[in-house]
Amino acid sequence: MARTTGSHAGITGPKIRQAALRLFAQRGYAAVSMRSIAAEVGVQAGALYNYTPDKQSLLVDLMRTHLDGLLEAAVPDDGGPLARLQQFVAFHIRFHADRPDEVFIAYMELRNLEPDNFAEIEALRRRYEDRLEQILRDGAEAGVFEVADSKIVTLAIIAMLTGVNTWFRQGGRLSLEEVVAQYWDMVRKAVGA
Amino acid sequence: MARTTGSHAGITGPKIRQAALRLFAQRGYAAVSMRSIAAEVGVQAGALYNYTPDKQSLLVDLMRTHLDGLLEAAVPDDGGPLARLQQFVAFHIRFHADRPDEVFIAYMELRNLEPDNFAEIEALRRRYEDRLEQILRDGAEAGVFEVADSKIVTLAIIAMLTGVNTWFRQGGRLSLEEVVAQYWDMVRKAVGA
DNA sequence: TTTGCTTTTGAACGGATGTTCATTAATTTA
DNA sequence: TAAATTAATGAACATCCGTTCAAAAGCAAA
Repeated sequence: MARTTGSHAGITGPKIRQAALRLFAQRGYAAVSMRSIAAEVGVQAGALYNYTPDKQSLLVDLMRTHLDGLLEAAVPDDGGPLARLQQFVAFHIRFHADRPDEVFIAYMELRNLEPDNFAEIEALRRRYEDRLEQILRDGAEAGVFEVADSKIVTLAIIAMLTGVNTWFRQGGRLSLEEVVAQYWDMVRKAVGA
Repeated sequence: MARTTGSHAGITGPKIRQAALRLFAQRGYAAVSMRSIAAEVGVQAGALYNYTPDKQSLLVDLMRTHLDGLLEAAVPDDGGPLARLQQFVAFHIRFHADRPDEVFIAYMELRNLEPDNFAEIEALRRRYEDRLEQILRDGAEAGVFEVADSKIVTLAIIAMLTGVNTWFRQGGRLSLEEVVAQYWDMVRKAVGA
């Protein structure tokens, strides 16, 4: 038999990306075989190649989609530096908490990218970091923040915020909004505002 | 030929752990073959099994050694909460900056551990986190720190400090001691001291 | 120099890997 | 209903995987 009843092309593509996302995040890119992705979708391994040229492209697509979404989900960049920083912190925590698998992959699987792909993905991440750094610089210039080195503070804040994903679980001791409030408190103090 | 001139048992064991450390950190546990480790050491794959029962043990040993070293490299736990916090921050950054490969493995390869090994390694990490949390609690009790939730602040600080390893390079724009000073400034402010 | 121990080789094991492709079946178009 | 298109199968490919083990070679003690 080839091709089972009720199968549709428009469905298989997304299902493959979804399965790859889950498995890459859970076991790591190198530990996931094309056959295991296919099994999750309910299809033979060969069928995957109707939707992706190879395994690496599957990984790059997932990362690019995530980072594109991150950059597009624009925070309204208005108000004073303090308001903009608060919006950034809340947005970052909420956006990342909603997409733990994507975040995990985008951070952990960089070393599995071929050089060209790595450069592309890194550039996207850099654009995101630059937004926070701009807020910090504006705030320092306006005398609202005390930040000696905006690059360091940018990386420190992002590491801190992204770290939420390593422990936060919906339905745990704290609601997401409580977490947002606590982290905003720490960030606000850390930049001396 | 079997056994090449000038080879010593006392040397091969450490060389294997060193090669595994470098390769696991660079390519990830799942992407590293026993043959590639052996090649790095200059030996055939079979010889590795004189020094480790299997690949997984090699990974667990590296993690355990790292975390044991972290817990043993005791920071003098005296002085007031503020002094102890400062010591913790400086120690964490310096210790981790000196061992980027070990740190990378200990954080990134947890999912490749079998359940028993995972529990063991997690317990060690937890003991380290508890030390910071104790400092924060003591400081809050003494009225020196403003920390609403010591668990969250602990995780936030550790994520922030460990994040240094993702970008810091010796000989870069900033010396390690400048980095320590900047992070201490942020942490001190964040806990409201 | 011979004996015995330690260390390494190199081949072999069964199985898994990413990818290709002719074949076949389901669906869509005419 | 017939023809054309799309989507999936399943076998095959060369290669790599972790691990085992008898045989060989280096070394130390007698």
